[in-house]
Amino acid sequence: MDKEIQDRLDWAIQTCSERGLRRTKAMRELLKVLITFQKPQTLADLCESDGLCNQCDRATVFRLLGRLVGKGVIRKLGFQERAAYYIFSYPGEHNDYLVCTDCGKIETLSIKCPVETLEKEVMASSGFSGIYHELEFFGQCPACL
Amino acid sequence: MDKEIQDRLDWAIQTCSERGLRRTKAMRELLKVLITFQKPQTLADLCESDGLCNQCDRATVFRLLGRLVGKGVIRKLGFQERAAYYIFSYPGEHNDYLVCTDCGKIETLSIKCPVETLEKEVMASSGFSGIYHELEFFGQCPACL
DNA sequence: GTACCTGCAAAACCTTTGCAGCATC
DNA sequence: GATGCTGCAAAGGTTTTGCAGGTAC
Repeated sequence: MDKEIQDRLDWAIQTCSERGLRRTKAMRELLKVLITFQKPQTLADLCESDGLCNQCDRATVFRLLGRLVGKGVIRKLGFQERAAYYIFSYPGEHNDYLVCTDCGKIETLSIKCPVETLEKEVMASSGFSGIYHELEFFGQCPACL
Repeated sequence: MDKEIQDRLDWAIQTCSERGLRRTKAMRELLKVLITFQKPQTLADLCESDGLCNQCDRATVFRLLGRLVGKGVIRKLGFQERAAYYIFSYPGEHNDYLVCTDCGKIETLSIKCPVETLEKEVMASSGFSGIYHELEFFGQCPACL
């Protein structure tokens, strides 16, 4: 195994252990898969990966993911609710959002978004077309502290 | 009704009509709700709002949302798959992503993210704590053009 | 030995589709 | 009048939970 991956795996397992989780087979396998694929993965992706395929139950992986998020070793991307979010889109208008990771409340930010120039660079270098971006800030709102 | 909201509603309905959609009651009500709440809304939020409550079937709103997204009048936020995405989180490391809106493929970007300073400002002005951010670029990948 | 974790199974949710009837153009 | 929309109902997927047994500490 790649040395960097091994180092990260060691760190992750050590951290989880220190924070009260048990060193189980499922934990080692799941972390290894997550560290190896440096891309966002769905529960289904993870369960069907070579590392976990037929090794761990989906419910186990699901609960383990929740625990790992709680210990700060992995991160769950996007809005908290598993529902799709829609917003009115007026030409030339762009908004960024501030979302509470506890209660899910969403605020619209009125800031000057510094990503516009970056957007052009990404479009040029990636070959993607029709590019737009989304920027969200997450944290605990005052009411949830 | 607020003049700005009325203007936007007129623009949206006009645009939808020009692009081939029919002016239905559901369309007017849904757009009005979306324009009034300037925040991301879930299908459930929309169906339960005062404007739509018991007025339109959930399936109707769902299909209408899809049509409006197709006409560019509203936007669906986040990853395309309705599943949760997880990623390994190494201290001090941050990644941004480039996502294809057609096939859903996700690439990890290695760019200098210009949002760090903004993050501090948002933290200071909002009262939120433990703030982090996510930045995603969306577009059509070369294979989907 | 105790407390936590895992598997299997089932429930809970949200999204998505089929179909017949109705409204818009 | 033709085509697109709507409602009702049911299907598809993903996420969540209950419980009994197994495992890490």
